[in-house]
Amino acid sequence: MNTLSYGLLSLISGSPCSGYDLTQRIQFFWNANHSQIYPLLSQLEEMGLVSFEHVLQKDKPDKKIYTITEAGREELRNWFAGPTDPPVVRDEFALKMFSLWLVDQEAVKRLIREKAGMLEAKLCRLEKRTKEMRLLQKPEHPDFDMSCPLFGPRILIEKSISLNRAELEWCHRVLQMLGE
Amino acid sequence: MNTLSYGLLSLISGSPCSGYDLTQRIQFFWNANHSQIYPLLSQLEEMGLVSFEHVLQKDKPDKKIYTITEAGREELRNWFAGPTDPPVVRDEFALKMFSLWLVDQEAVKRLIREKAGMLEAKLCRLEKRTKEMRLLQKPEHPDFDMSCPLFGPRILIEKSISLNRAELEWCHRVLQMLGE
DNA sequence: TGCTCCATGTAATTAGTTACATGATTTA
DNA sequence: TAAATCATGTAACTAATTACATGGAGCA
Repeated sequence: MNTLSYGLLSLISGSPCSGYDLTQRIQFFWNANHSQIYPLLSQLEEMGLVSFEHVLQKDKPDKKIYTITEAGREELRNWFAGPTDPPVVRDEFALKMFSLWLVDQEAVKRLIREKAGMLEAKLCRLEKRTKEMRLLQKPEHPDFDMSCPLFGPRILIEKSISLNRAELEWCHRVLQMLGE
Repeated sequence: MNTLSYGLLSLISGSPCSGYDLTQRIQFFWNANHSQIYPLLSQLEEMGLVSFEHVLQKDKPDKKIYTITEAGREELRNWFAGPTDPPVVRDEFALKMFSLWLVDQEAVKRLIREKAGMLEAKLCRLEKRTKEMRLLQKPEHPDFDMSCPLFGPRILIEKSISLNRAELEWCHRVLQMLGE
């Protein structure tokens, strides 16, 4: 079983969802296409780590809702305690930084401004998500209650916001160096 | 030609280097193994974007030093002006966050402390690199001179330092929530 | 009329990892 | 004496991307 399989299990553990839901939600932390996810879900089901229920919809295609089993929870606990691979990054923007000195200043500014724009857009989406989460938050669970399935997603979003802000500030610093 | 090929070209543009050097230097921004890099370098050479020189060494294996050609620089300028793919991330640590609520608090603390340790070690390496770069910096190039081949690498390291610090602060905040 | 969203699946291709292969020198 | 560093390459395998395939609803 590969890391993506554990990741899918992990997302399902928080709330039952369809393959389509997973493709949307996992992309922030693990780039994966639906063509990879659907076969893995079938495997997880064959292994008895998840079970699914056909949900018939009118006006929309039918879907399968996957739920974690007790065997799946046990598998997750083992994975959690095991070693964690360092994050894999492939960043074209970073690679472009090495040829800065070959291109004119305007092209560099365009690149950084475009990056800053992306980061701003992402920050907006993240702050929107934060607000949505506050509404979902039940009053019986305090902010620091780890046993709530929303605790993980919440601190992950906070992490993304911090990192995106730091990166945006860096963009502004660089643009200033280039006389903006 | 794929993104990694452009990345290799980009690194070579700053200073001529061997395949081995590239495997060491590119890993911070683009995960790649030597088994991927050596064949791509041969391709770049066949296409006339780089040229190489055999360097015989005593006490060490011989090596090939690759240098960018004018055609290579032209190729880089085109790549630079074109669209930039968003960074690809595959982060096992982030995936583990979704199953926090299933495991005991001690296991969570272990995971976050381990992450914090990794970040601290990386920050040390980055700050060491910053010092090394200051020594390489020639006095005729001011800090904000983009036409110096070291400008790109320098601002990239500054970016990494900012992001790693933000992530480390996040770890401390989470550990505090968990009563550290 | 064409596009996006919803929803699932498979096939073909490309990219990436792990393993195999060699070998001298230095460090723990 | 075992492991790490330097240095390059290929082969086998696994993972990931792109393309193929279907189809109704809602929007511009």
